[in-house]
Amino acid sequence: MSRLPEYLRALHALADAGHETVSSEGLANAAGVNSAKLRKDLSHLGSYGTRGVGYDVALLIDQIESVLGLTQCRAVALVGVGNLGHALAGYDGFASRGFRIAALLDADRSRVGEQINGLVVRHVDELSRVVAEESISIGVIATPAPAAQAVADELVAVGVTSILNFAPCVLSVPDGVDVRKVDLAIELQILSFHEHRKASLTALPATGGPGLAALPGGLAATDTQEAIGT
Amino acid sequence: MSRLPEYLRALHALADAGHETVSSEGLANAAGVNSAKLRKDLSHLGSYGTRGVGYDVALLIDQIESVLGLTQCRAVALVGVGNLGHALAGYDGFASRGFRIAALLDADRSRVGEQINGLVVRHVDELSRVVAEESISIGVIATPAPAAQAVADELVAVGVTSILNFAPCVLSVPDGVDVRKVDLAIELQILSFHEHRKASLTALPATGGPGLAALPGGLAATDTQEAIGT
DNA sequence: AGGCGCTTGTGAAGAGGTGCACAAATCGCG
DNA sequence: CGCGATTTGTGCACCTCTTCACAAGCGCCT
Ligand SMILES: NC(=O)c1ccc[n+]([C@@H]2O[C@H](COP(=O)([O-])OP(=O)(O)OC[C@H]3O[C@@H](n4cnc5c(N)ncnc54)[C@H](O)[C@@H]3O)[C@@H](O)[C@H]2O)c1
Ligand SMILES: NC(=O)c1ccc[n+]([C@@H]2O[C@H](COP(=O)([O-])OP(=O)(O)OC[C@H]3O[C@@H](n4cnc5c(N)ncnc54)[C@H](O)[C@@H]3O)[C@@H](O)[C@H]2O)c1
Repeated sequence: MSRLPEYLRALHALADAGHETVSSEGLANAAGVNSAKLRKDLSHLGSYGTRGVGYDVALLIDQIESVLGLTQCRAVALVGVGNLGHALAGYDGFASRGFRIAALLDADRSRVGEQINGLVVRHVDELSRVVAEESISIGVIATPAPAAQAVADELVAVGVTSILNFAPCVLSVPDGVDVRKVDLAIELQILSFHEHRKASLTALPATGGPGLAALPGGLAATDTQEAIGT
Repeated sequence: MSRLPEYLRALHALADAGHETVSSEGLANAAGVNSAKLRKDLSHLGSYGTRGVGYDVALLIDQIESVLGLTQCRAVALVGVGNLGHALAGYDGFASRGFRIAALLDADRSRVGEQINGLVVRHVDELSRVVAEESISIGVIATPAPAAQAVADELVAVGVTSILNFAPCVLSVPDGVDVRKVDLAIELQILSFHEHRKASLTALPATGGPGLAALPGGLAATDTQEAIGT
């Protein structure tokens, strides 16, 4: 489930706050989900709660980290050390979440050799060697969109089977390779859609615009993420 | 639907490539979705295709932009001009997607006054004035997690009803305010989960680990995003 | 030791998304 | 003008995910 990482983050926060155990209700609040959904999720990985008490925070953290394969740090290769790549490379919050940026790669030779956060930028030609040396298991693409597919192909060719893509384009990869995409413009556009919907609802309860604003079919807000009330 | 922005991006790419019309199959391929799903999505906003021909690219772009409320540029305020904030502020790809970063705000007075991409960083105390001056409709939070809730409260207080949150925490907001979260560590952890699953499947067809790797319930890959084959 | 309150785990119902398959519609061409 | 090729729009079945509601289990207090 894609909610496990969210639970994990909430559990770490609870552990830091000194909680030994947590009820499904408490953890659900901290993670922003329904408590029944959370219990069902946790039951899928083998039910480690105690009725009447709740879940042992430390034990549950171990459980989830084991399921997610975070028992040891995973090495990540970052391809494209530009605007966004610099921010990612300079971010120190990945280590506590189980990841280590182990390599920085770029095609621009004028960037090669630059040091960021103690890591030196290497040329993308060295990808194969770097992946082997550092046991890279995940590749992050932060290049412009036109280069993203080529970079993905190279990553796949050297054996990387998980890719996080920041370029606004769809990647074609063979079966067995997982790709996740982060497109900030899409997130903004979804918010814009909600803004637009809210504006036309408050301003025009009946169809009042030039005919296009009010949708006939309904088109309710059917996104993945949701906001919870106060 | 949250897929509309993806369609829009694919349509712009097709328009740049000179296509006048596109079939549902072609657009579905470019957007990485099923063609039936795409047709059903488009039919929800009023069916503007011609049978036997396909969809008019320019018309469909106008349609989707109208639905998303992108007919005019939306002004965005970015709060927290640190590591990540700099990358976002320096990114010029938002303008072509319908957004304009109209304000940079930070609590650190030593950052106030700094210029990025022609924009001056202002103190977060000026949030109220800036939001009114620039007709801000969306707020982006790129502060550390402990400050995110306070910033969100301030944004809501000055009338912002859509928030994009990069801090790894859940935000509580009143009803009517939309929040979307981007957590890169969560994306990496989902990839890690798939890596872990692939590894245990290839190495141990039957239960062979210390009992925790192989999940009893099944726990198939049930994420939002998916990879398509070549 | 027994009862009581609290919490988990889960069955079942409901809702919504997905994809197939096909009828309806349009264009181009003879 | 008529026909075939092509593509849209959609009814329908399937399936997953979500949520409610409640029995079973556990600890604590008396
Ligand atoms: N900067 C942001 O805030 C932001 C926001 C949303 C999306 N994005 C996307 O992220 C990607 C990167 O954005 P950016 O602002 O960092 O761009 P950028 O131009 O600053 O950096 C791109 C880097 O990739 C390198 N590169 C180009 N081709 C390469 C190749 N074939 N192999 C390896 N490296 C290569 C370039 O040398 C450059 O250093 C883009 O696709 C952009 O659309 C960025
Ligand atoms: N940098 C990354 O690549 C990256 C990756 C994933 C997540 N994040 C998250 O993004 C957020 C920002 O990361 P960063 O690396 O830019 O951190 P950063 O420390 O470099 O920048 C944070 C900025 O926010 C400002 N700030 C702090 N409190 C504020 C307040 N109350 N109001 C306004 N501004 C305030 C600080 O002055 C600073 O300039 C963090 O929550 C981080 O976890 C960053």
